[in-house]
Amino acid sequence: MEKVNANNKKQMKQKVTLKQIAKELDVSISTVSKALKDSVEISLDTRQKVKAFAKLYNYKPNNIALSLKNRKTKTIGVIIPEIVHHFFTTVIGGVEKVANEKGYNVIICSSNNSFDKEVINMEMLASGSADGFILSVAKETQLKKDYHHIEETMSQGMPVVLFDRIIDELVCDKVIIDDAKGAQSATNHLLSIGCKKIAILTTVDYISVGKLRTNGYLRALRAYDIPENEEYILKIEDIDNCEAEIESFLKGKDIDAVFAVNELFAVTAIRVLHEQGKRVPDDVAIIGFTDGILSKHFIPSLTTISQHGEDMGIRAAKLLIDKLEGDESVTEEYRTVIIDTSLVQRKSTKKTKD
Amino acid sequence: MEKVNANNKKQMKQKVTLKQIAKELDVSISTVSKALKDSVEISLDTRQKVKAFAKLYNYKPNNIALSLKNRKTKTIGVIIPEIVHHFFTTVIGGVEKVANEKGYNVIICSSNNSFDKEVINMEMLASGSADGFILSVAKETQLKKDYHHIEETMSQGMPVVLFDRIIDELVCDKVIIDDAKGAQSATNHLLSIGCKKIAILTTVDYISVGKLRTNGYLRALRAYDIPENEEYILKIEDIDNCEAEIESFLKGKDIDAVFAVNELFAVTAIRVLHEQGKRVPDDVAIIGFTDGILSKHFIPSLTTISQHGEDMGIRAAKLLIDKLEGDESVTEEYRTVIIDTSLVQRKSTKKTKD
DNA sequence: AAACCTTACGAAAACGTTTGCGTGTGGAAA
DNA sequence: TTTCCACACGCAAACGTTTTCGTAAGGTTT
Repeated sequence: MEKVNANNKKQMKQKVTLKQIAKELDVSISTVSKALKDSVEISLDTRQKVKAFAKLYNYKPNNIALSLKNRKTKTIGVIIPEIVHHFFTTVIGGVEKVANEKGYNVIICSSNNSFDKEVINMEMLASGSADGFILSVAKETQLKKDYHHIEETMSQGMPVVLFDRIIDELVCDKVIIDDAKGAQSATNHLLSIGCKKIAILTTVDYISVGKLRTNGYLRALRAYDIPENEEYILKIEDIDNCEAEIESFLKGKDIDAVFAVNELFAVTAIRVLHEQGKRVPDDVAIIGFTDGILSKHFIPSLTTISQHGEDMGIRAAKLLIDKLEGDESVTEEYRTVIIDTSLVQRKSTKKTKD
Repeated sequence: MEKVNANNKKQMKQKVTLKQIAKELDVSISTVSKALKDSVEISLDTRQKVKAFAKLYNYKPNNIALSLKNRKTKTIGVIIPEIVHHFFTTVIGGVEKVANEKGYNVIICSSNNSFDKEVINMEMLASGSADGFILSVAKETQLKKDYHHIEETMSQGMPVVLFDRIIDELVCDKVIIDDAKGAQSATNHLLSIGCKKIAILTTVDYISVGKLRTNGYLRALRAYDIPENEEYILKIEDIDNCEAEIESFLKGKDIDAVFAVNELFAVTAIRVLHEQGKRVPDDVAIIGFTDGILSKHFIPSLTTISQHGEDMGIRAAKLLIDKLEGDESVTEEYRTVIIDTSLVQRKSTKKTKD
């Protein structure tokens, strides 16, 4: 459905440049530039005239020209696997916060989990649009193990900060959570409230965070002398269609708790359990990972491991800006910041009172 | 927690420019430029040499220089009120899709619902970083009714496309849904399954979409000859703390349905109703607005009005790019695209069989 | 009157491109 | 031998800044 409006000829007030001001005031471009910067080289009289004129015509220096001249853009490129994703957007929120404070602009691109798009975005931003990168790599990139675009960018002197889905082999700043430790404490929580038969819903192994969380789960079990049981482990292949996998996995299985490595698996498990006539948390306790919208608002609300996405973004941005503005000493060392996770207790793991 | 890695001196392979290639090959800059473009002016021999060299050194033209020269950036600026928001990110997804197809870059900024930040972001992007804007205005801007930054941008010849939270007074392209109509069909659906005492959970009036949806609700009631009842209308002030408001509103109220103007209100209503001992959908039917994560995964899953965010983004991007690349005729007319909403039936309004 | 110093400004280069036009070289035609 | 024309390339301007350096005008010292 469309409506079309006729248009009254708008009078364009094209952007005014130094050159135009100079011509108008019959002085040179350099005089205008200096006057606007309050240089003592220029007489007070001229300064005032120029500034008044500039204000009147709403002069704003052209960023592109400045970028070209200064050889820096004051822009941070952020590339994430998915834009429609609560965790990543909270990270972006953190990045923006710091960036804006420090006078940086933020360009966000989504790789859509595609290796090719990640490369394209990176090259595009690297060729003049951004001074440095904050990046969480695409699934495909993790699978393919091809990091030439990232290495190339770094070798051109542009700092890169990896977060969440990082790449161990790459020598650069990183911001992560201790996924294994978070998973371990999630599992510990289930053990501590008396659960013994704990299933895990995780991802296939090439997703680094999935694998790490699985490891944490196993570690917790070992510490409790509970033998690893393949039957309690489901590695979900197709996230978009996880319900079917979870359903057949859970069918008739004798468990008293589920640890899900993300929100979606957690709530899907609850739904499936409901349909199978089990109650959460009374029959089966559920714990998730990532403290997003679903966890907060679901019924029952989800006990979960918070990754503190905003903090991650803040730390990542700080690391990057330090690199961008720092001297040699800062430029030459690489940090890995590990953000502490925390257990957020809600109703999906209500303590059983027996 | 931090780890510091010592760093083996990286050998920087600084970005190579036309000038460097020219010097290396002992030809002029223009020859290099033309050779790379396969100009017939240049001998085949030279062309091949230049291209080989450029490839070897991974030459990529500098975007900034190109932008300066061409006076366009091939970049779309998107400004949204919140980045951590499912609907807005789906819109961005749509924008990116079209933009990438057409060779445009996308810069996303969040105004955080602040008027000042909206102005700053806009001015920053307008001074050279973007060719045009896709914008959903901040709450504060709607309250303040100060649109000078948008008008100014437009008068400088940069096209602006408004979406979702638009401003009627502004003459520019717009992409919206018919909020009132969507709300009306939501209400109609409730009426059609036999509900008679329908409450609405909406926002305060200065939020344009909230007001429009309230109007739609009222229109639907009128069509059924149901008198407007103030007692059934709750205008929520503090979204972050809506639970308390909803709780006291719903307490002891005799209703058989709730229409919530967003997901959060809807699921909060369900939670409150649960606590008050009522069942959804058996005692009270619920319908929401915006088809997001919560609606899809909640138990019961939510019947809702889908706004088709991705489509909105696609249309907005197309409108903008048409303006950017179009000739006069296209530049001089403004369209308002109305995206059709649709009713997504799920379990929160299961048909009562009586 | 010559030498000097301020003051106030302009010229030009630089950032990395693209492109219209000018030009030197060589060979072919006259 | 002269004239002409392709051919292959370089020059320079332009985009909008910033900044270094040069310099004219005018006044102040000797």
